[in-house]
Amino acid sequence: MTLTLYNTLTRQREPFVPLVADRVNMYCCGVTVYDYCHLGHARSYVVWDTVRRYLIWRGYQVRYVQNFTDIDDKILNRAKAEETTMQAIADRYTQAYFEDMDRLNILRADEYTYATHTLDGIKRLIHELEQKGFAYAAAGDVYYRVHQFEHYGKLSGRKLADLKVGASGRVDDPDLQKKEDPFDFALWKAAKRDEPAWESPWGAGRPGWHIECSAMVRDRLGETIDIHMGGADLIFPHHENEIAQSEAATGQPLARYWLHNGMVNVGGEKMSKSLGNFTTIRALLDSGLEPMALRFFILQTQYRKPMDFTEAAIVSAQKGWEHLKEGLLFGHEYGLQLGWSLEPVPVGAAADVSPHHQQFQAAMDDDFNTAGALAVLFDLAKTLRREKNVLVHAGQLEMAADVLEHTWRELAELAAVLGLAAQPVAAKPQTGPSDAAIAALVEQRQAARKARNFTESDRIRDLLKAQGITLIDQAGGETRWHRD
RNA sequence: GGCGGCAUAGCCAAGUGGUAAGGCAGAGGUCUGCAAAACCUUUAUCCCCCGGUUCGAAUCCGGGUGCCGCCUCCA
Repeated sequence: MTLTLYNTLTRQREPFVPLVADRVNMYCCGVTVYDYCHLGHARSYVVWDTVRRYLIWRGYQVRYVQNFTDIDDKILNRAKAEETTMQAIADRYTQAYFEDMDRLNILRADEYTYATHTLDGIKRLIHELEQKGFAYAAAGDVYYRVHQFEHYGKLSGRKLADLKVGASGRVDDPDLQKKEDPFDFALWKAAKRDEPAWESPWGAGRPGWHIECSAMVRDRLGETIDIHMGGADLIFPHHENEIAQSEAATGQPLARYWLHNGMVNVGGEKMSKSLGNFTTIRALLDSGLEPMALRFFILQTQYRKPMDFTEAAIVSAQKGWEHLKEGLLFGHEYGLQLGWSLEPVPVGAAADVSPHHQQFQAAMDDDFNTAGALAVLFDLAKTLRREKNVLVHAGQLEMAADVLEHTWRELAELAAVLGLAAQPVAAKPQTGPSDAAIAALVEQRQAARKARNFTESDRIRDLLKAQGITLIDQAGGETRWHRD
C-alpha cells in the first residue's frame, strides 16, 4: 500500500516519496508566543503530531522541527502594555505552549528553533538574496523584490496582477513609500526607539516574519525538506514568501510536499485572535473536558476540512472518547485476572497483518483519513466492551482470553498512533465516606431490598449518590459501587 | 473584484463509478423492585438544486444556489 497525500503545491493527491528512502524531514510553522494557544492551534498541532506518529509507525525515520516566533510586533506590544520585556513575554507563552501541548499528548519536536537564536542564519540569507538581486535595502529596511522571482504565487495559485492592495482594509501601510512594489515584503526592519534590535549590515533592526522560517529550515534540515506543514491561513503570504526566499537563494525546491490544515470555526467563522471568538486550550480543558476528548474531537474531521467548534460537538466527542477509553482500559482492569502480560510488545505497520491493521492503514494512507481510522478503533473497542459486559454479568469471558488480549493490544497500539492514550485511573484522593462506611450502608440497603422495603433502599441509594457514590445492582443480586 | 475550498440523517462525519463506514443523540429490547450504568437491536430508497454522460453516479461533466477561507497579523 502507498501513502498518498494532498499536496497544496500541486493541488492534487500524490504518492509520498521522500527525498531519501525511509527518512522524512518535516518542518512545521509554530506559534508567535504572545498569548495562550486556542483551539485553532490545538487542531494544527494535533494533526501534525498525528501525521508524525503515523509516519514513524509506517517505518520512517522522522525528523520533526518546529519554530517559535519570539520576535514580533505583537509580542512587543504586549511587553509594552505589561511594562516588561519581549523576552519575558516570549518565555511565558513558550512555557504555556509546552504545557498545553503536553496535555494533548503531542510529542515534543526533535528540535525547536527560535527566531532570536537564528539571527546569523537570517542575516546570511538576506545577504545572499541581496547579492542575487532579490532584495534591496531602503532606509534601514530590507525588502524582497517579488517581481524578481518568476515563480511567485505558485503555492497559493495567484498572480501578482491578481492581488489587490488592501483587499481586507489595510491601505495605510507607512512603509509603502520605501517599497519598489506594494507587494514586496520586509526581510529586515530598521530598529525603532525602545525596541530590541540586532546589529546588521543594514543597520540595527530585527528580522521580518517570513525570513525566519526560511533560515531555520535551511539551518536545521537543509535546502529541500520532505514535508512542510502549517495552517491553511499561512499559505499566503507566509508560505509563498518562504518559497520565494528559500528558492531564490538556493535554486532548490524548499519542500516536496506542502500540507495545510483547515481552520477551526465558531458559528461558521474562523476562530482567531482578531475576531475575539477564540477559546483557549487551557480554558476548555480546565472546564472539565478531557484532553483526549479534545484530541478525539479534532481527529473526527479530515485535517484539511474546516470544522465547527460547538458545545454539542464537544459533548458528543467527550462521550465518544469515553467509550473508546473503556476499551483501552480493559487490559488494565481485567488483564491481571485474565493472566495477560501487560508488557508492551513491538508495534508497527509491518508487525501485524490483521484486517484491523490493514483497514487502519488503508484509511491513514489515504491522506490521513483519521475519521476512517477511528471507525477501526471503535470496532475493536466494541468487542472489548461487550466482553466486559459478559464478564461482569456471567463472571467469565465468551471469547478466548488470548484472542481478546490481542484485540486489546491492537486497540492500544492503533490508538497510540493517533496519540490517544487512556491513563489508568489513579487512586483519587478519597473524600466523603470511607470504604467501610459505604460497605455498611450497602449492606443495610441489601437487607432493606430483601425485605422489599424499597423506600429505605432508595433512601440509602440517594444518600450515597448525594455524596458522589454510585451503586450498580448486578444481575446476581450483588451490588457494586464506585466514586463518581 | 481575484484565487482556493466545501455542501451526505436531529448533530458531527467517512465514502471519488457499482448500489450510503463510524460517533453522538433518539427508539425498542436484556438486566433491575424501580432506576442508573452496561450490553444487544434499530434509525438516510437516498447524498443542496437542475440538466447531461453511463448498464449503473453521492461519486464524472455543464449550469445554478448557499456557505467558508485567503488576497492584512493569523494554526
